[in-house]
Amino acid sequence: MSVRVRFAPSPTGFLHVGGLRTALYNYLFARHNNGKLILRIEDTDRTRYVENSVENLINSLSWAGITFDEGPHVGGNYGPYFQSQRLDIYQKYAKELIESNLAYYAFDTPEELEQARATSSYHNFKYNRYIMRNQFTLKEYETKRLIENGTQYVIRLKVPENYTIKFTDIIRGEIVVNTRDVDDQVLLKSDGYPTYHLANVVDDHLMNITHIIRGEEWLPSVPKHILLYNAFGWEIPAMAHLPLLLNKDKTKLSKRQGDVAVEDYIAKGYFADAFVNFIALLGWNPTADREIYSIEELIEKFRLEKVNKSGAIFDVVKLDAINAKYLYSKPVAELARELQKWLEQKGLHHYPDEYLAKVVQLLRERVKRLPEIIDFAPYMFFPPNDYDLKYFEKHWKPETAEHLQNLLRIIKTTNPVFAQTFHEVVSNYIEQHNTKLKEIIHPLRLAITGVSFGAGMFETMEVLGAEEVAARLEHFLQNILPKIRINNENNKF
RNA sequence: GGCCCUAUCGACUAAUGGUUAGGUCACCACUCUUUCAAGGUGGUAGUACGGGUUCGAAUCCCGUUAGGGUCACCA
Repeated sequence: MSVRVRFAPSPTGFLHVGGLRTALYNYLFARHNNGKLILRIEDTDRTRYVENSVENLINSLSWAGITFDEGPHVGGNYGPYFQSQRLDIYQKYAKELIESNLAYYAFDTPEELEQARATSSYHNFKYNRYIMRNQFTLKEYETKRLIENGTQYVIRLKVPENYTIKFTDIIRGEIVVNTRDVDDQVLLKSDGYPTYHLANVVDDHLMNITHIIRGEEWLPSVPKHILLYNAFGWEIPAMAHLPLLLNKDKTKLSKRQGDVAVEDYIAKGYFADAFVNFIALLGWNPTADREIYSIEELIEKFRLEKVNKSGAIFDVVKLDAINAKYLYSKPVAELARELQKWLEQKGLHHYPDEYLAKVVQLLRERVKRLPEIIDFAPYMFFPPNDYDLKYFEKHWKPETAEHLQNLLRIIKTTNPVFAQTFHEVVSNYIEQHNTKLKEIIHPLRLAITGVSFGAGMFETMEVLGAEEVAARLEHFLQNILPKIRINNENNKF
């Protein structure tokens, strides 16, 4: 039988990075086995539905390169792929369960349930079918009449009272649970919608899902699902419960401690392939001798049995390191085009591709993310507004202004083009004037970039061009320097 | 609290009974140097604890501890 797996998010917001990891492992497993990957939208809670979230989900997934063989956006033979469009199916199966005496009607109101919870020991509530209002405590004609009168009801699973359930998880091995710890789960809600448990089991069966790969938080409800499969007489798919993604303090990854939406990382300028690479390594490792893997390699090497059992901390530092490696190895032309988009987002326009390519080449090894270049070296895109005063104090000497003045004149007349020619100009100058490179290069950097850090100074000058370099030097000497001097007289300098 | 899951350097992980417990990120030092990085070289650092089983245990079993998940007409 060919492999069919699914990613089944609920449309309650944005794609969580944990969700992306689940989707990714499903994707890797499907592709590795030449199987199919299905997207199914579990929108059975009308109160939590968020507008546009399906679109968002699909956007984030496709950004990551995760493609589906079936789903609401691509079609398929097992649709509809929105659970909200399959209500009649779930209702039919719920009724079937009632008829075979494996489920029952219950008429308790939310208030009654709340009260029952309040009176039972706080954390230990379990639905007691012999006390509450349902088919066990009502006469048959009473049940009938309540339904005929249109009284709201739910359908609950009749869980056997003392029965041991065993199942095997591909990642965790055999797990044993006694049904005395399993609640009579609501299968069909009073609004006619199914709960996750019913819809999930029914759809996984109807859609021929062979392997269920999902987060560990579902592990405790597997016994309910086993009971359902058995009740229907269906074959149980293979199951793999993935370890959770964690915060730094080892709690379940949450909004409070950082970004959890995939789109946050898109907005920060992480590369899709780098992000996927990083996410894939949270809970699994193909060879352990390195950290950079192409998606093809991930697909080729993926083994569900090799997935770890314990949760993995989502560490942005590692993400940054991986992203930086991708940044360093991607074609410069491609990066230049992308940088253009980031600049435009900030209202900066009209930089030739060749110019941006040079900027990228010069600065990419100094940052972790592509758009970070703009913040790291704004002077590549417009003249500096501020000048680092500490840097000035450290390197400025009484004779410095004269040196820069002279160099400005030389640059204007010789018009150097390459880093090497800029270098020669300065070298010749320091030789003639009996000074040192150090004495010149830092003031030059300050006047041209305003800051104390950056790429090689001569390379930077090459990219900016002699004309721009001269203009900045001139501006600094004429307009900025006098102000700094006035300010410093009060201080001591 | 009940039930379930988990436990290797700070982090991600490798080693599925025999290794000086390996790699990557981070960190530290040195180097390179024109600042900041990157690179190169080296280094610190781990099998939670206690019992078993075994010639031999990170690995198998039991217990303890710690962490997590879950206990809705949410998914």
